Amino acid sequence: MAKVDTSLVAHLPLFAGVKPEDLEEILREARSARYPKNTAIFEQGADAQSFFLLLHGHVRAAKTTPTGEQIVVRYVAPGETFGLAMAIGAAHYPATAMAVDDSVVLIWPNSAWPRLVERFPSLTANTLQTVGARLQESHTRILEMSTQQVEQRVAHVLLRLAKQSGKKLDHGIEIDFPISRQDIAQMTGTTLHTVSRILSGWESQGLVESGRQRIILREPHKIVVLAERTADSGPA
Amino acid sequence: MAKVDTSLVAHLPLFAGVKPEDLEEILREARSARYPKNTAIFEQGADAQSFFLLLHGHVRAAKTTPTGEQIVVRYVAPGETFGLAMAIGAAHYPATAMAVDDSVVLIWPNSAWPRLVERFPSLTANTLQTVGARLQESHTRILEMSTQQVEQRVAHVLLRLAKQSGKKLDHGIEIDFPISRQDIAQMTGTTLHTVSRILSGWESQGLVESGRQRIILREPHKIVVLAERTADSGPA
DNA sequence: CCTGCAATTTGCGATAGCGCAAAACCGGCC
DNA sequence: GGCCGGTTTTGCGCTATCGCAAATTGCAGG
Repeated sequence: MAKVDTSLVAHLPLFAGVKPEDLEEILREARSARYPKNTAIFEQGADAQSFFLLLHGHVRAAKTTPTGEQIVVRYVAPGETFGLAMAIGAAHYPATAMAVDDSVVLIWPNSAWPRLVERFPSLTANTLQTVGARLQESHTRILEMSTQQVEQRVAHVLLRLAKQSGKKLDHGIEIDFPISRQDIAQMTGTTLHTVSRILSGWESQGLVESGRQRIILREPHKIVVLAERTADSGPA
Repeated sequence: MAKVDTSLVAHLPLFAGVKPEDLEEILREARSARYPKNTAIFEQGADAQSFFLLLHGHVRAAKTTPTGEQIVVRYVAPGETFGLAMAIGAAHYPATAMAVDDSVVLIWPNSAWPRLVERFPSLTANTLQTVGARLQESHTRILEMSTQQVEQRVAHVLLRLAKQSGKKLDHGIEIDFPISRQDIAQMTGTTLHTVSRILSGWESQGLVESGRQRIILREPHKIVVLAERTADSGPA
């Protein structure tokens, strides 16, 4: 197993308040693994046996209904944890995690969690903070779905993705992993058709440039305006 | 200040793993307060100075947009905590908490939290579990908003409220606190008009009986069927 | 008992967005 | 270099749901 340099992860929120020498002990309990693009890391409903920290790449967490519809819960960026079923007291993974790019993750067996939190209580506290932050994001998303129209929601999602995983270009910001119209639809509660129409419209106005699983925000500022525009406050 | 009997709260999830003699110490740091119906406990955006445990009554947590629209984040039932901004690392309350019935709460100053969690690590762990559970509920709600029509969503919400705070009647289940059509609309992402139409329809079929801020599920089982019905699987 | 207000009901257009279908497109793989 | 499959685009009718307006109801307080 490849050894992970503590300096690469020491600054992560998860390890805030953990002494460097202790960090090594924590990492010793983990193994690392590589998941090629488009492979599943775990499936919704499966026994939760491990929890994960993403080192490189991008992971999509998605939830499926009994009838097969999906929503994207979130995209995991490097440095973030996922699959924390154990910590929050769930026996099964509530979503499916899929690498959308070649990805490298650290994997701890759930059995290590009780021992780790006993020795390093700040792990629980840090996890509580990140789960709390995710809860707030969820509430924001619900608020948006309840009060905004599709175009605004798409604008918000793209801006959020750009902030989280945007690559700065000479002129604009590119979302740094493959993402389809369908994915965006599943993040905004609409259909890929509607997303496609919206992006086409924006493209013809020069706001974005996009192609197959690829989106560049060319005029982020104008998209912010769109995102904040109220339903009725449109142009003359 | 009234003294709170430890036996009343010892069984709550928050205190799982806390020894009865320690519980007394925890409770000593809290004060209790009574909020009459329709009074605010804290306001969205205010400095988070305390966290709360509901003893009696019911509390509505709601989030407001800059433009004034609201959504109901959740209804707090007795025994549940709320206003945990501090624990999840927020400086301000992300929502407004309002007593919808005469309510009694325990209040801890945020300043007590660090000391308490240090002495009783299971408090953090327990809180992480409940926050995690709420996160999952949020995701379920997002999934429903994305994939179901309004009628199904209303059905799900009523069933959830009935399970959480339902009073069993001879024939049916009554939701045990005042709740308006508007409130239900704000939980399902629709308008009070649409909720009213749906409930009227159900009432004429004998599924529910309802009035001013009052709802009784007369045929819970049939409502379950409605909740699970797919958009296209309607009657002939 | 009466009055006033908030909650609820209901009717009636208007429409955002869906759903279906078909075509065009793009990239990777052989 | 050409083929194949997944992705994207776009047209078109449809409808669930909204938004507005007006009538109605029921509770609470005086």
